[in-house]
Amino acid sequence: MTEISSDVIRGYNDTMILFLILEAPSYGYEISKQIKNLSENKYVIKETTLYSAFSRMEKNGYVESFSQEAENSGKKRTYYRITDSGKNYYKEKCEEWALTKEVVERFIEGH
Amino acid sequence: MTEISSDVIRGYNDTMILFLILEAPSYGYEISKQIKNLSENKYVIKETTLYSAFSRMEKNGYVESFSQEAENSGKKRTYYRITDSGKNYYKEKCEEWALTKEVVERFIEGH
DNA sequence: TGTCGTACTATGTCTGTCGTAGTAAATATA
DNA sequence: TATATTTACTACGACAGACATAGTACGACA
Repeated sequence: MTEISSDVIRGYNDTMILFLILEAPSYGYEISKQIKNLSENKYVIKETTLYSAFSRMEKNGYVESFSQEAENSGKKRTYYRITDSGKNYYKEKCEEWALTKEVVERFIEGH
Repeated sequence: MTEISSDVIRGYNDTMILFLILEAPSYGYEISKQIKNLSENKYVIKETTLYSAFSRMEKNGYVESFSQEAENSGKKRTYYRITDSGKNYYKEKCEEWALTKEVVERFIEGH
């Protein structure tokens, strides 16, 4: 079965991550599991890719991080919250996706 | 208006190029114009990106090059012809596109 | 006690794209 | 006829994002 290579999805890693924190903040490990589940195992983001995306997006002002202890244990996690700027960026990426889809499909057999 | 960034389309440059030589060989300058036209100016491939894609794909056996003079003038052009391996690669990319589309849309608002 | 799952950080490499620049012949324009 | 533009590339170095690899550390479980 065909697998999704990182080169074809690389433009959407940020978008996927932002989508998952639109409603509530989350953290790396959780996000990575959700991407795997939502994609039905078709795409698994690499840890280093994920964490470097977070720090890049924080630098760009799309997310903010804060440290918080897990509910049950006293273990600390780094949570990320989407900013207004991040929400705008996400929306732009959604529009760009629509455009990209339209363009790419003209070069795909059977369209 | 949103523009298509190279990061989101980067996984499909090879696919677009191969699509344009499926029926008959072509050359760099022509391909670049066709991509621009077929995409209705939404995507313009950079010259360096295009030519390096050609040489990479030749190295990988997806295309073969040959030199030929232009019909009217005596000017030489480097034409590229798709190989059987290139056709397979193109087909795989089409399947991968279907999968990618399905996955990405789960992370896009309004889907 | 040791393994597994959780939750990361650090570092260096690789690949594809891009910016810049240059070459050179053919064609269009003045 | 001189000049500008279009055509058709090549060379080179920089950069960003993804990746492999490795390591840390804590908790749960057997």
